[in-house]
Amino acid sequence: MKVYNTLSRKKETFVPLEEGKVKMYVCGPTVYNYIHIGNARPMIVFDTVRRFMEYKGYEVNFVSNFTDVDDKIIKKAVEEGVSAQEIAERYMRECKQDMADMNVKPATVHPLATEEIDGMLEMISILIEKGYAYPVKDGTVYFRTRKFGEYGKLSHKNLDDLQAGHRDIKVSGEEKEDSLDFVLWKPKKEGEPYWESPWCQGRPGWHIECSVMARKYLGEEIDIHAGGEDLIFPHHENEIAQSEACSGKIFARYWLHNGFLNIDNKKMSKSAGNFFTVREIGEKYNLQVLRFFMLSAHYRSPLNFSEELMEAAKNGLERIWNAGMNLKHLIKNASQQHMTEEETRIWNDSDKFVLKFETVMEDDFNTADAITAIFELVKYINTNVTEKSSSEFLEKFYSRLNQLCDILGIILEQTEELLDEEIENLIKERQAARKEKNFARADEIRTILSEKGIVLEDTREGVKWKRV
RNA sequence: GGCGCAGUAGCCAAGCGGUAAGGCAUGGGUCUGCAACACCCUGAUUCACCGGUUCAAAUCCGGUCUGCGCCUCCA
Repeated sequence: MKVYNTLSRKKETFVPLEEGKVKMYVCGPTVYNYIHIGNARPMIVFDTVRRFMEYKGYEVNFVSNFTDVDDKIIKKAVEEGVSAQEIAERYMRECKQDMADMNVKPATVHPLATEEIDGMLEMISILIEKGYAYPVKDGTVYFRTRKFGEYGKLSHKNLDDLQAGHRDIKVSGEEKEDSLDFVLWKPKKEGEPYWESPWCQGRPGWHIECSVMARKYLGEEIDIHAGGEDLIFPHHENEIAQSEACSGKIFARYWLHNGFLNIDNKKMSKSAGNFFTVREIGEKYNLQVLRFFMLSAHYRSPLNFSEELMEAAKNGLERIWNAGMNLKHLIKNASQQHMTEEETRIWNDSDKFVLKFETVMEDDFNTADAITAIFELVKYINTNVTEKSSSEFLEKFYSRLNQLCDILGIILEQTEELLDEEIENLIKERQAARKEKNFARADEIRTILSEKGIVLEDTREGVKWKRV
């Protein structure tokens, strides 16, 4: 398996630290509002990476945090006149709901920054002992960036260039030894949540959280660390500095970063205000469509979001769903049980689609090509399956399609919602009307059902219906 | 200014040295009472532009243009 590593800027063969196991950390959101669809991209993309690795037989320990203490959370709490904790808990709950709706699996562990303060205090103390950090008069603790010789290895930045860039920026906290030093611990302001520490009552800086949580739940050395590309600098660079200064070991072997989701070809962000929340999109579309849309491009490419693109994604997804529904329908009515020789030949021939799927996914998770393999399987199924097919043949194809979709987190299995008795009766009445060639009434009923979100399809094998 | 990424049919998007996948949309057909679904046919002599390397380039090298990102909280 090959993965593109931001550290080397090359695709590398993936070799886990421990055979058969993957230790993976993905930076999670700061919970001060509903997540937007930009936040959703790493969730969907790295959930897919995880699913594929599990499919390949790896045991994946997947850790993703929630940052539940932060300036923005506090600001929101002040605005609403409630506690920061209440804000964080609320949006964490909503975020988990959105993740479930996008079929993103819960992480093995979802640590919260506020529950890991002890570990942060410990790591900061070690860094101070080792000379990598220092407290100043007001109790702020800074990381001594220049002391960590490899600083810049992830973002490929030159310290002196960074320094030059900083000159124009008026930095507060002037007690820093060097403008590149970043905060590990900062003093509380009036009314803010705080924790006791040897330096002052205060709270942790953002970067230390992830270093501590990754170490606690995965160990000092992990396989994969992932997140949005904007986290490369300074967040991930700082994590590396903290973790490696502390442990003396390589923190993460592979660094994966997803490209941005844009709107009108511009970066979407909460601070810029040009964003859609996952919740908003969910009101208009099944979030499976969002997931499918995001996987239709390579994860490292920028992806532009628009209504037309969502419509196209919806149409494409429906093609896959239709193939699944058709198989289900045929299975119900199949008369033959076992595969014929010809069917066996056709079945064996379809191995090539699975092979293609695996091959492209093993090459840095090319989900766009993986979707192509699924489309090819769909066409193959549609052209080789008939009402005469055996149930064994149909079921094998169904489970094969289902398996590939599942790796991408696409749900093929439609939940069989029971029709209201009223609707069932309408379908029966329409069938009777059609028999009598009373098409006006038949169409009228179809319209009524359509308004209730039920779409009918008349096939040779009977009436199929689906909710839209 | 420093560091990067990208420019492939109407749209989306793979391919990254061996002669342009796939999807959406469009048009024509088969099926159907009509629809819908599905299937068949319909698409780039060409991959932003200009040079170069090579038997061979969308793919490598150099340059130009255009768009975008990071360098500051941000997925």
